[in-house]
Amino acid sequence: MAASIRDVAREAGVSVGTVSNVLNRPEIVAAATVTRVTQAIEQLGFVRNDAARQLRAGRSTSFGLVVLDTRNPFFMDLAYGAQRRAIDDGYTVLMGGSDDSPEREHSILEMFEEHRVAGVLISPVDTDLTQLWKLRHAGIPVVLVDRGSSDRSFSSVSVDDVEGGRIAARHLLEQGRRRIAFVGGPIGIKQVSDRLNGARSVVAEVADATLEVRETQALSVLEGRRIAEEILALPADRRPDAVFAANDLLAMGVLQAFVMTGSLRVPEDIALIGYDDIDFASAAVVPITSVRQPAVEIGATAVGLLLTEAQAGADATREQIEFTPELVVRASTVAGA
Amino acid sequence: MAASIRDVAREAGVSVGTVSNVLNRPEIVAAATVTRVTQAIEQLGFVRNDAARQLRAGRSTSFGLVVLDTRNPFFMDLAYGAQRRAIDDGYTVLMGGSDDSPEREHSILEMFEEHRVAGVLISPVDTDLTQLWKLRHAGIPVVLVDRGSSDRSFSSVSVDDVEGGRIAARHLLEQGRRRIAFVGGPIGIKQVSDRLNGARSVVAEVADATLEVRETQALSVLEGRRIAEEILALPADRRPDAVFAANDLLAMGVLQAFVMTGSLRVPEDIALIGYDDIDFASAAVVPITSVRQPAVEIGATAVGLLLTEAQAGADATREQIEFTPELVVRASTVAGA
DNA sequence: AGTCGTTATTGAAGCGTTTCAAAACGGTGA
DNA sequence: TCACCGTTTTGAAACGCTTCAATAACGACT
Repeated sequence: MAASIRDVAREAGVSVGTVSNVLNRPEIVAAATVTRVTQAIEQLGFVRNDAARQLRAGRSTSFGLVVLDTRNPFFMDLAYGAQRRAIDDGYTVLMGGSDDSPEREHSILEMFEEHRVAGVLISPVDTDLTQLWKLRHAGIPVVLVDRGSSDRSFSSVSVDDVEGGRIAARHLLEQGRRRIAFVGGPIGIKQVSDRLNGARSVVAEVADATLEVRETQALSVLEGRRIAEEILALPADRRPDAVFAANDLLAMGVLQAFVMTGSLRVPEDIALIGYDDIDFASAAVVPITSVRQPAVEIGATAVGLLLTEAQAGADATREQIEFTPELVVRASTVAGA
Repeated sequence: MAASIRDVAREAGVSVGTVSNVLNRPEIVAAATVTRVTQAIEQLGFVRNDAARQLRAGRSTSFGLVVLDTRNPFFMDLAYGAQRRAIDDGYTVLMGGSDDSPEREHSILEMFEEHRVAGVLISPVDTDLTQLWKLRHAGIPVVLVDRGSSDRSFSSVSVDDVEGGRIAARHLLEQGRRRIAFVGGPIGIKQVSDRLNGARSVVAEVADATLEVRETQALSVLEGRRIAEEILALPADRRPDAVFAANDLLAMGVLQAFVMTGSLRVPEDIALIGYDDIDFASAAVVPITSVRQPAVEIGATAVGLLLTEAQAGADATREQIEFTPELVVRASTVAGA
C-alpha cells in the first residue's frame, strides 16, 4: 500500500540502510546522496512507519496520562502543561480518562503498557497501586500527579491537599460560619479524603463548629446540583451555613441549584468554597472562592520528573514535589469581595 | 527485557503460533492448552507488544482527532463523544490541539500519518486542505468535524453555522438591539466566518441595524476580555448595544470585563450572546444566552462515519451530516430570563 | 488394518525499521 | 604500482507479532 523505505531505496538507487541514515543521521551521508534520497521520498510520498520504528526501538516515544475526568478543566489544564513540556523533548502524550472507575483505569494502563509507553503519569482512582508497581517492574517509570505518594515509593507532583482542606475550613470559620457541609466523593479518592481530613482537623479545634459530610458519586456539576437539592430540602434550622466542595465543578453545581431556586442567598445565607480554581470559577454567577492548584505547572513538572526518571533507569531516585495551595477569595464567601 | 510471545511459548511448551491463537482466537485452541498458555502468560507477566502487532496488521487501531483548542470545553465534549463511540468498536482516540496554528496542525497530522491511524477527525484551522487529500490518498479516511465540507468532497459532521449566526443576530434584533458587535477570530476559521456571515445577512435586512466586526487572535476568555476593554474605552454614544461572540469562551471573557468594571450592565446596557452552549455558560455571573451545538453527539456521529468509511475503503460515499443549532435564551439577553 | 474427516498444533514467512560489521571507494604517500 | 586510510555505502540480522499452508493426532467407519 504505502511506500516503504525499501521502495525509496530502489527509486533512489541506494540501499535501505542509506535511506535510514538520511532519515536519522543525514550528516554522515554524502550531500549528493541526501538530495537524491530526499527527492525519492518526495516523489513517492513516503511516510515513516511508526510501528516498525518502535518495534525496533523497543519502546515508544510517548507518555501515557491517566486522569480522573477528561471533561474537568483542571485536568485539561494539567494535560496541557504536560503536553507542552513533553513536546519540547520530542515526546507525545496519550491521554485517557478513568471516569472514577478502577476498571477503566486498569484497562487504560493495560493499553499504555501494550504500547510500551516511555512513562506513565497518573492520578489514580484505585487505592491499590499494585498495577503501578507492575509497570515499574516492567521498566516503565510512573509519576503520580495531583496526589502524593504517602510512602514515598513513587515520584509525585501534588498539592498539599490536607493543608488545602485546612485553608478552606479556616477561611469559612473566619467568616463566622459554624455549620459546615463537606461535599465530595467518592471518598475513596485520596485527594477528596485529604481535603476532608484537613477541614476536619481545623473544625475540631473550634468548640461550636460542626462538619457534616455529604458524599457524592463523582466530582461533577450534576452531583453538586443533586446535593444542593438535598440541602434545600432540609428544614431551615438544620441547614449548614457553609459548603466546602471538593472541587469547583461540584461547587458550580451547588451554586446553580441555590441560585436557580432563589431560596438561599450566597454568601449571605450560605457560603460556598470550591477547590482547583478553574478559570470558570471566577466567572460564575457568584464568583466562587476557591483553593488554587497550579494545574499547568503540575503537569509540566510531572513530565519533567518522568524524563529524568526515564534517563536514570531503574535505580532512579524518587522525588516528591509538593506545591502549596493558595486561597483565592471571591464573592461566594465574602459579600462584595 | 519484557517477555515476548516466544518466551511464553517456551514456558508453556507450545509453538508461538499457538500462543498467538490463545490470545486472538481462544475458541479454536483446546481448552487444556489454553489454560497452560494462560498460566505461562501470568507467570511471565507477558504483555502484548502493540508495535509488533500493528506492524503486522499494517494499520493502527486508533483514530486521530485534531481540535482547535484542547482547553475549550466544547471540544472536550466533542472528544468525549468520539471516545465513547470509538471504544465500543475497539478503537482508541488520539487527540491533538492545533491551537489555531496551521504549522501545529500539520505536524499533528504528520504524526498521525506515521502512526498509520485508522482515520482522522479534524476541525481544520488551515483553509488549505491538501494535506487532508494526501491523507485520503494514503488510504486514511478523513471526516471533518464542526465544519462542513463546502464542496462535499469530505464526509463531515457539523452544525449549520450560517443559520446559527442568523439565529443569534435575529434574537438580538428581536430584543430591540440595533448596534451589534461581532467578536471573534481569526476570521480565517470557517466556523467563525460562517457565523459572522449569517449574522450579517440578517442585520442587512433591518434598515437601522449595524454590525461591527472586532476580530480576535483566538477564541479564548482572554481575548474576550481584551475586546471588552476596547469596547469600554469607546465613548458611550459609539458603543454597541449588543455583542455576538463567536463562542462561549469569548462571551465569558467579555462578560467578565463588563461585570468587573461594573460600568456596563448586562443585558440592560449591552446584551450578550455566545455560541456552543458549554456547560459553564449557564453558570456564569449573568447566565449567557447561547447557540447550542450538540458537542458530544457531533463527536460520536463523526466516529460513526469514520467507521463506515474505514469499512468501505476508497470508494466510500461521503456523507455530510448537519445538525441544526438551537437558541438557548438566558439572562444575558433577556432581563430576568 | 486402512482410510477418511475432524480437530489441534506447528513452523516459517513477512510486516518496515534501525543498527552494525564489513565492503567499496577514492585519494595519498611511499 | 601498492598498501593504507578515512569516508560512504551496503546487506543482513534482529525486533515481536499474526497468518496460513502443512502436518499431526485421533477416533470412527468401511
